[in-house]
Amino acid sequence: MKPDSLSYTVYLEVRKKILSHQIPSGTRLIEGDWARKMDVSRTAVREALTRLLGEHLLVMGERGGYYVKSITADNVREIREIREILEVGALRLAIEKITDEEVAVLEKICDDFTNMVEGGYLNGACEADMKFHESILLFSRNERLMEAYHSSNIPLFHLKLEEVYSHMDDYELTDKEHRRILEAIRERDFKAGKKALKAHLYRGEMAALNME
Amino acid sequence: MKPDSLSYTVYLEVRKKILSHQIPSGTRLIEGDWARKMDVSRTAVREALTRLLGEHLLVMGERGGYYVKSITADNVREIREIREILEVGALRLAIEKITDEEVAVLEKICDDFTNMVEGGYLNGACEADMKFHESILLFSRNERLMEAYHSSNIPLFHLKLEEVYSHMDDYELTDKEHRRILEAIRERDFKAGKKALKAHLYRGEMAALNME
DNA sequence: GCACTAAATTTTGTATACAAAAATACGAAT
DNA sequence: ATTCGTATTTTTGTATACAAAATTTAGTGC
Repeated sequence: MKPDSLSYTVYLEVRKKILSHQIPSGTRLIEGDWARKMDVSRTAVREALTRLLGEHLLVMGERGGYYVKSITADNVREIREIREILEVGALRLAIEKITDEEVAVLEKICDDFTNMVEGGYLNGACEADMKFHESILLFSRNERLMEAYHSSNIPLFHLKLEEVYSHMDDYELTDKEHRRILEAIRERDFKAGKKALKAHLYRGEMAALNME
Repeated sequence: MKPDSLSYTVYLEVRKKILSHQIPSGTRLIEGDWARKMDVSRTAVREALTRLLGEHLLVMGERGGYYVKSITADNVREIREIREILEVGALRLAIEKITDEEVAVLEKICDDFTNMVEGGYLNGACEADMKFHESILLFSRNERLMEAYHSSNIPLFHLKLEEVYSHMDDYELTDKEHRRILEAIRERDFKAGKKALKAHLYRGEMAALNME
């Protein structure tokens, strides 16, 4: 599946739509429909869907058919658990390995978040939020850890939080918490960072659960 | 990809061969060759390979082509890092949630390991070794955590350890270490379990590195 | 109205065809 | 012998065809 292939185009498109909840979870994806919609052969669509199956974004129905994996209330717990495990793990590694330039990158992301919230760019702020967490993974310098993070549908869960940011309070809290984590990283203080990160994730789960 | 489909058959076959190192890492998989070998159409093979791509067992070459993901020396570090993160995380959850029956299952696996080593069934012992670790993941009751474990190619790395078990000492050490972890679980003592598990994994990495 | 069956339709699984791209083999020129 | 270019073969990406399976629709008797 080369980056310039039709299958890859379809793969990216469907993936994006799933991750951004433009396709509701539980939806059945009809190969033919997507082939028509994207004007490619069913073969190309099938290949894209099969890959997404491998990435656990889709599941097979009992009697065949691709369905968007649905998120149950139980999954919120699962995702918080694994998210904490992976992010705290990444934090430990990142604190060992991070350079001053990279700390500056994190700070920049925090600033971007602040500015976008002030400017009313809430989707942008949400992106900066995700980026903050993904950057910590990146700075842990462990390819597999990043893969695990992505293939755990964490980004999916994260985007759902858009809906959570109902009050301006939430944005301000997020901002404060990110900066607390950042400071711990700057000081190479794993214990403080772990504490701040866990509190941050815990609040996120609570916010997500309250709105179900 | 229904369980009775040809694609699924091919998927299972290729997957098994990769995980058991019957196909060396870095090998290019030619669609047509597998189609002939398994007597199915190239379409079915392609579908199987695409799924394995999604599962990160295969990667694409620069100019197309499916290759078995190779394990570099650097990966050994990466895998040990993520393995520790995931297994320690799973251990914490498992200790919270495990039932007495499940503790008994773990004990049975330890006994099986002992018996197979004594009987000279070294491959079987290796399987029991894997099973011990996977069971802890299972008892953590987090589907995504298990998925992350599997999609990090940890089982692949693990099987490579077959080669490591050169001396009978290694088996005895493994046995002792497993039982130490088991005891900690039985006592619901996370700190002791974590310590034993980390030591166990660390020794595993050392053994793996020595033989490169 | 409801349960059940049969027919019609949709959807999937698989094979095949073929052009484009990549890899390989071969030979000439230096 | 090495490098280059060209011809040949292999391999891939995509479309299409078609039978099998699943789903929907329609009709029937109750």
